[in-house]
Amino acid sequence: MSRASDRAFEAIRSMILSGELPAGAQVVEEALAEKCGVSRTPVRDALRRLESDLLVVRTDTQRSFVADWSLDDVADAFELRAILEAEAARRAADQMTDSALDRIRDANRQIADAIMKPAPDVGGFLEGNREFHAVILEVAGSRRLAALLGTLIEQPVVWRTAHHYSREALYRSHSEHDELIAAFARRDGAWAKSIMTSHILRAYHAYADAHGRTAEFQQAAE
Amino acid sequence: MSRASDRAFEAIRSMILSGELPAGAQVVEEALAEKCGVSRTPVRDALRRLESDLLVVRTDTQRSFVADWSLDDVADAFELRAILEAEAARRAADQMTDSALDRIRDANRQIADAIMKPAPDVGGFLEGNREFHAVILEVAGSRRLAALLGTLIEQPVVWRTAHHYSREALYRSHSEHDELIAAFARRDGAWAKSIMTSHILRAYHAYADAHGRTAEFQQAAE
DNA sequence: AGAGTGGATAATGTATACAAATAGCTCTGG
DNA sequence: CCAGAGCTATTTGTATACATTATCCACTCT
Repeated sequence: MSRASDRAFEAIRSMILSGELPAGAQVVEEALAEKCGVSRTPVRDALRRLESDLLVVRTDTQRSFVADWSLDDVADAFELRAILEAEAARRAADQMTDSALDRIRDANRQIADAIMKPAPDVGGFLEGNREFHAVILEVAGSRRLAALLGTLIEQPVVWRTAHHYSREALYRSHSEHDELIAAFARRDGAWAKSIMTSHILRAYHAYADAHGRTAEFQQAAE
Repeated sequence: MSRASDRAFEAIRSMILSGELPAGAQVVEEALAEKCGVSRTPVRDALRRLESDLLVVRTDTQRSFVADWSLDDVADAFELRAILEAEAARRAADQMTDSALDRIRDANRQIADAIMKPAPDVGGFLEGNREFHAVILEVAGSRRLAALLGTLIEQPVVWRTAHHYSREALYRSHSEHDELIAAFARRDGAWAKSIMTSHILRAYHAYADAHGRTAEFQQAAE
């Protein structure tokens, strides 16, 4: 898909992520088309993709709504992500190459740099983090696993999580990456898998601590 | 998506499954549209879905081809399926209800009936098997897990496998289902998970035994 | 007054025409 | 005979108009 379709996808996605399209709101093809400056055709395309990412849900009668992410949903996504990323880490450890290991180290160095700035550079952290996990997935070498994980990561939640991390939490994440690197260097799949599981689940609890009470509070307020 | 789009999806899918569209063949929207008796619009829709199921792959320049399933690919799909179905079984065991348990038992009874006929009723077996796993997934209660598994099951390979099962292999599958039922009846998630893992991996090896040599042979012949 | 029906309204599904991009071929120059 | 440039034909992307389907509201009939 080229220009218009991709633009629509990104635009709608960011509207959802930013909250401009709130959870539960109906998404209407024509309205989005106008807002994105394209016709309905690419918008339909984009909606299908967003739907397969579960950012948008459709009723049995084909109307689309912004998915609402309850805390349970988020927990579910993190749990599944933990399972699949752990599998990716296990496979990656078994097939790790020296050059890939270097790239992983570089990514974690970038993360360290981002953290150590006077004001932590969250954008740099996220980019390094993305690269770190991407290389692992690449070394794992399964299109299918990559496709499955694609629908679980970069969700609204994940996107927002890091912005609420304290410097300490960012640093803990970096340390866990270092442990992963050690496991990869030794080609120890079981170790890598275990660390990755912990890494993702810890990230979930960091999210839950920051957002869980908020979510409960919001529910109670309704 | 309604009639035309679904029809196109099913039609193209079955062309791929049946081999009418061989692995590696280019799929052209207009040709399919004509063959399905619909316009390109619903065909495009269908291709997107098939692509997300990895039955169709696209080049960087947006042309689509029938994915080719090497034995490694198949092994990969089965492995991932084993991981996710095992997770589903674990969750289902923890939340099992008596009525769902009855439905699972019914499904396995249907399987038994299909096997015991003079000539094994493969269609009945497949239907019972589908229902068996569907109820488990339903009880597991995760849209997301269901979505992930949706792209892994009912692949060409899975579809064809049962047709090569001996009566003995069919019976073994049925027995494993009985063990799963026992684990569900005791709400033992760890047990259910373990059985399910074995169940799927055994199915893979049954497939590999039947098709692996063939695939090797075909490669050698080329 | 309440339930059900009918029609108006709004949203999605489909077809078709046209635009853009790509691949494959031919023809030329070395 | 090979390499490369340019053209043609094929294929996909986008826009738009129309068809179909669902929702909502008002109105009627009991």
